Amino acid sequence: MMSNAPSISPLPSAWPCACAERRCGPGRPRAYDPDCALAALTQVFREQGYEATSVEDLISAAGLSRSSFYNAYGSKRGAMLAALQRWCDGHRAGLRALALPQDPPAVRARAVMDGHFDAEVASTGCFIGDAAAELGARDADVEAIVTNHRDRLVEDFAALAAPLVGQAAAPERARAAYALALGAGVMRKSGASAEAVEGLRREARKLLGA
Amino acid sequence: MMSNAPSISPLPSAWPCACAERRCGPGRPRAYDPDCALAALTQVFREQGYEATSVEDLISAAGLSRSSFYNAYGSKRGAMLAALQRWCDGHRAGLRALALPQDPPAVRARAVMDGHFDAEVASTGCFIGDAAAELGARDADVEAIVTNHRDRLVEDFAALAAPLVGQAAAPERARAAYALALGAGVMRKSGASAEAVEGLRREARKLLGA
DNA sequence: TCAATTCTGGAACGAACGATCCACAAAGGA
DNA sequence: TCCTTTGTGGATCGTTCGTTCCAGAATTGA
Repeated sequence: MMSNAPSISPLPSAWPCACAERRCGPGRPRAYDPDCALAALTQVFREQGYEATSVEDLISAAGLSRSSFYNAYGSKRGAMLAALQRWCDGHRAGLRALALPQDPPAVRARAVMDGHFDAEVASTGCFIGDAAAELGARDADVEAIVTNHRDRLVEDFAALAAPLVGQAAAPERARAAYALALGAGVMRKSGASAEAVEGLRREARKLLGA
Repeated sequence: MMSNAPSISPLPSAWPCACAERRCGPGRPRAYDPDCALAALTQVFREQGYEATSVEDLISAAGLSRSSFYNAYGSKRGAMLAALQRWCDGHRAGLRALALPQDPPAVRARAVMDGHFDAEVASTGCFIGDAAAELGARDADVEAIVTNHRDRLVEDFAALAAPLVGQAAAPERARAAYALALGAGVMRKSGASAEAVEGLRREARKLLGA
């Protein structure tokens, strides 16, 4: 089962971290781990949404100074875009890892759909879905990230569903499963019961033929 | 086909409006139509979301003075709650009018599902869905309105689907159709094509057996 | 005509917002 | 050592936020 948090360094680690850090050129070294900081920013945006989050919230959660924050992201909006992009990449990488080549098609489709569903109905809600609802119509860059992420995921779903529901029906079924999971995330965030969500998961699986 | 706007006084009308206005007690009469004003507030909230909308936006769109606004709604949040409640009532009333008693079950289910879907994928997005995504987890009153609206709609859908998919399967199918339409609204708002949305509509109908 | 009541227009409030700026700290290269 | 470069801490900027307040306008009942 996919964890609620993005699969890339979900927890802040001690700094300096294990990974080899570039130690070239002159200049004072950063006092923070860029990826851990972005993970912290992501969490705040997920919990509060974009507009309701202040820069103060962000820098205190990530342990950054104002200067470091603006030096790294340029603006609050820049931080949001970076967080969104990072989350999309991590989410898709996590799903790819769930599709084991040796498994039969139905098992693979089910594993991936379940993983996606878990992320959508996580306690903090679906980052992409919430961002799309709040900013999708007003920010072209957000829309581009969201659209690209969705299109690629739907393609993956369709490829998994093709051997199960037929090549012709797969794209529409894949899109429907994606929409269903998206709606489930919104419902979960606004009070739907866990049992109701599990029923939605069953229907999403059925749409993919898994 | 259901219009994009709520079915109750979607357009601002001249004031004083045709309806008989209470003319009792002393005091200066209102200079605005309360329902037209609330309709204007609703539109602004739908277009911009809650946090991104300022009180200045609201009063200029509705033609209210600050005093009248705070006198009527108490706060920005109060206006949001009033707008949400009004929209829910109007939406359900509109859907009820689409279910003609003389039509066979499949036609009625299809008409209602189509009407609901139209509202969800309207150009301004789904008011309830966006509110749930933005505020559902942070505002108990918003969550109550959203949850109540959703539960009642799902009940209606289940009643329509029962003769088509069986009494046992109807509730889960109804919930899935609701979630699918909700996701379709988010997708539409963030760049999904009209053809993709029509595919989702077909799948939503199928879930209800219509 | 004159209180009593209700609503309006607009100024003003303190707080919070996103963003900028600058002096200083910490590193490498010469 | 000293210059260059990069990052940090914190004060501060002007703006916008949601909200309050009050003098005056508009109405009813006496």
